[in-house]
Amino acid sequence: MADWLTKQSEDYPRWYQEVVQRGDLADYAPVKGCMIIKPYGYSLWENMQAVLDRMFKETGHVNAYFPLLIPQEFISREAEHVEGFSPELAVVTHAGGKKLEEPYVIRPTSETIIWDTYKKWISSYRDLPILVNQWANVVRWEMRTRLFLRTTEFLWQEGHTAHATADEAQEETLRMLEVYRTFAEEYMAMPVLTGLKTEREKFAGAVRTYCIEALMGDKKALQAGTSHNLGQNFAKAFDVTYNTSEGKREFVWATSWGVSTRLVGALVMAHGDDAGLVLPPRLAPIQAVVIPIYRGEEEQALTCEAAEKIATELKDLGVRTHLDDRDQMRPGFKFAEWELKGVPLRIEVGPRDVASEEVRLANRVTREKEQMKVSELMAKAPALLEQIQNDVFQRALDFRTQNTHEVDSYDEFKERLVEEGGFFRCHWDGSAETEERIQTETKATIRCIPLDAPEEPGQCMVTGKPSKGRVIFARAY
RNA sequence: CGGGGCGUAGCGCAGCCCGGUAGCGCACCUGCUUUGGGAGCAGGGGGUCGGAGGUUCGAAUCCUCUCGCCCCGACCA
Repeated sequence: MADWLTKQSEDYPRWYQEVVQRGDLADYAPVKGCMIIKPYGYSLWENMQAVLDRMFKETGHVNAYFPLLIPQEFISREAEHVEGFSPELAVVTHAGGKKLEEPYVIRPTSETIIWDTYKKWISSYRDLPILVNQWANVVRWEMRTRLFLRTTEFLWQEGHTAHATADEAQEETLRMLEVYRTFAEEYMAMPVLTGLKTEREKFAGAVRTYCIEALMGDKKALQAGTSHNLGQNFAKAFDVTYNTSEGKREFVWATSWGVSTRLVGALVMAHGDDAGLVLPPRLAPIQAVVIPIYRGEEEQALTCEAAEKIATELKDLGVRTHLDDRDQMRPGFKFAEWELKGVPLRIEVGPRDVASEEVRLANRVTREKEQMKVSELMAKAPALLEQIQNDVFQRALDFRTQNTHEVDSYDEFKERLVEEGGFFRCHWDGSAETEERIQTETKATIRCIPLDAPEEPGQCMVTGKPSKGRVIFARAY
């Protein structure tokens, strides 16, 4: 295929880096671990935001905005929370030319400032539930960073809800997990496992953390979103109570849930191939690109006019269409460039096509070309994009199925983890010691305890102790 | 914080060992020819060689100090 792009099989991390940069998604910034999200990459994020925002609102949430700077003391209110986040805080110690009496931290997440606020908003059961989401940037000082997957500053949404009962909070936690699953599968065309995190992997300050977990093209796992049942941990830390209808005083129950610009990286690695990005039509900034092909000014005028007409008609059908009539580049260059950028459909319009009222249609996913009448294109285009959306999902699902292994012996696990990679469904005795041992020995972690897994008594592959069901192991990002 | 590597044109690199006043490819600009899978030729512009100090008649090159980045490991959406 393309020798101007590193092949996935040669060096997957390098392929990823090249695709992200040359595909105009993002670039490195002057500050370590930070990135510049370029217009094409940001447009992709905006499309994700638009869908998610709609889904949040359909489930009763409203948007608000809380501040970037948080009094340092807030972070230390909740024991697990402070322990989890302290190592990665950026702290503001000076401002206005003076040393601050009380330092501020740049939010790594907003639970603390939000629960400090909710204390003021909640006094009665009539004030509940509170269903707030915010779109924001956060900063976490990570040791190692990768574009989109782990950056020092990243963009995300964080939902923060307050409820009168434990059951309501649990319902909300699972409701939002389901929103994420739906979004990942129906819009990103990325199959995900839903499950519960182990104690070791859960959010610092949560009672339970649920996640959606996806498999990337290099057979490593990626946590793509999390939904936390926070119990009463933050209510107790910030003393948030309400009066029940019976006049009793109770602590409030909480959830939080988030997805970030990491999803852009997930999209790249879930679908990309050796020619570059493959974007699912529902999220692609450009769904179809029209390229006129000509020699000489006469043909240029002819084909550009036809191409523009086709582009306009497609736009009228609701297809996000771009006309690439740049005269400096030859068609071959443009083909490769739009393939690199993952545009699902390419429509070539040459003199022969204009004469016969046809186009040549190239499919980014199947990489097939088809000659058809312009009228046929118009009749088919929206359905074809949906077809591509399905094809992308099916391809990713097949890939995951092929790379999910059920293994009962630890020796086999260790061998196949290295040889094959992917998800491993194995029995585990439920102890943190065994979990840690496996991680130390194999670099694999428990990605989740799947929600839909059948009851299946068995024996832990390491200790032989009894296990209630299989959990998912993988090497992860 | 340990181990490895690198800072020379927008990007990728050579030059450094053996000091003599900076070069190659891509990109960029101009012109002509090209245009159905990353075009060709000709001409052109662009660099205080990461920074500071030192040695020397002379430093990208040698010496000292310093800053930054990348990769591999210990933390993580």
